Amino acid sequence: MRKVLIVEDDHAMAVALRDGFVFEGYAVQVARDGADGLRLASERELDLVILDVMLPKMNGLDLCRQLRSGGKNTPIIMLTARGQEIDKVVGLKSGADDYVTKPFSFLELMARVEALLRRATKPTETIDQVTFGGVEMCFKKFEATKDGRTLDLSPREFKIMRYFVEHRGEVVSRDHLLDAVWGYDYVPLTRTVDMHIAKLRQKIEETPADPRFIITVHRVGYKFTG
Amino acid sequence: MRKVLIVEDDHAMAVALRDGFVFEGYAVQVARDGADGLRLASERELDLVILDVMLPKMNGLDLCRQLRSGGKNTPIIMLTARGQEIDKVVGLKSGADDYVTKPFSFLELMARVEALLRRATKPTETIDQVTFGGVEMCFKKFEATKDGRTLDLSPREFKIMRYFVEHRGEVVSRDHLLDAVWGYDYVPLTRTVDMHIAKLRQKIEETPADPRFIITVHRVGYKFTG
DNA sequence: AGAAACTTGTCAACGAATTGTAAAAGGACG
DNA sequence: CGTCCTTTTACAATTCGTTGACAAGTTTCT
Repeated sequence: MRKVLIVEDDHAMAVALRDGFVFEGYAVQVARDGADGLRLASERELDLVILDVMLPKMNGLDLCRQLRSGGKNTPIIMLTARGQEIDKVVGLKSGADDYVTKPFSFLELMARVEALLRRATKPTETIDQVTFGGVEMCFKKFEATKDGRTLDLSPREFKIMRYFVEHRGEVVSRDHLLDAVWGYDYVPLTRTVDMHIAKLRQKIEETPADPRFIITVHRVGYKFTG
Repeated sequence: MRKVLIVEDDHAMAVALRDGFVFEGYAVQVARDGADGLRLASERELDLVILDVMLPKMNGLDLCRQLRSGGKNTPIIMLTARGQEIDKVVGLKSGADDYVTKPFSFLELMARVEALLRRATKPTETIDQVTFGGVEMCFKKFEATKDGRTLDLSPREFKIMRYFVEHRGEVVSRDHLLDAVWGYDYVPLTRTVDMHIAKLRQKIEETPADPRFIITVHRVGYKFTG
């Protein structure tokens, strides 16, 4: 049975969510403020956290960050109010995996939840090609294009991208990347990773300084959002 | 109904795998040591073998090799423990088709299985002749011409070209080529491959120094673009 | 709020690993 | 024994990865 933690101070909303998830067969726990939420999320092994952005004691973004920098990888969906000037990128930068804008239907939320859990549980698949933005990549042929023009990626860049693509949405630490892309034997500095990320952004992002696909999660790592 | 043989001495693991495969609709048979595994795998027509590397009486790698040299082509997935210093190349060189590192989720294994069976069912097409640029080649007759004039290709060069043609567009590593063209037993240096590539380019390319058909992919291998 | 401490972005340059190529050494086979 | 094919060796040429330094951006502390 899947365990979900709901962090929400608005009582009516909390109850509605709880009932919904219980009905769907989840084991539910509710926290009323950010501090409580962080404590519970750190202590238990959860399958999912639903997180309101506006919370007493600690807001959702900070909670997210703290959890991530504590090494927790639990899938997180953030709830934001419309007009609450939190854009997607800010949410993602804090380490959340997806977000839903109030008001929303429970079905809508559930759809996101299912999608997220499917992604998170799915075994590592090998992916041979992807498309995102105007970029197309084929890892078998080591070919890539952006808006039709050829992209010149180095082998290491291909490997990094492949890892990202195969872990879409997850926050990947530099150490993880080093293990996966470079291997366990020889390891350069973690700064080398940053370097490659910068180069990749130059090549695949529209505005490398404000990236849309390769997001930095401060103190934790990077995350690819295809 | 697909027939799978599981060769695994750890009882708990064997049972888990058996149940999983039965649930997925496979006909399952279990062997507890390498010798038994080899006997069963040689006797029957199987669709798949799941093979632990560490086994009593005969380890997985040797079993693999024996089976292959006995002419059996059954798809094999090897199970290795992390840190068991078996790298991919060694595993694959012994004749396994894929390998999964413990611990793994059953879903993960299943994904590999599906992928492998998909691949194995659709055999690499054998191509007997090609035309590209002004070059014509017939692999059956071991004959080739360029712009009408006879091209003098050695047997090894024919084999390499054939492999390229049958994997048109894909990047093939030197190790891949060595396995495919030279075979698993005797293997020369990877530099030997470069040598042959250079010679091939001299013969088939218009400007060997700036090749159009056999492209170098730095740090990865070569790729043929017909 | 402001400053200090830390993390990340970016640039250019060095150096090590990879590849191209020619030529010598090794082997099979008549 | 000589020829043809393959493998090895050696060296030049190139590419790519890594690094260190500094700028810019975050977080934390006062």
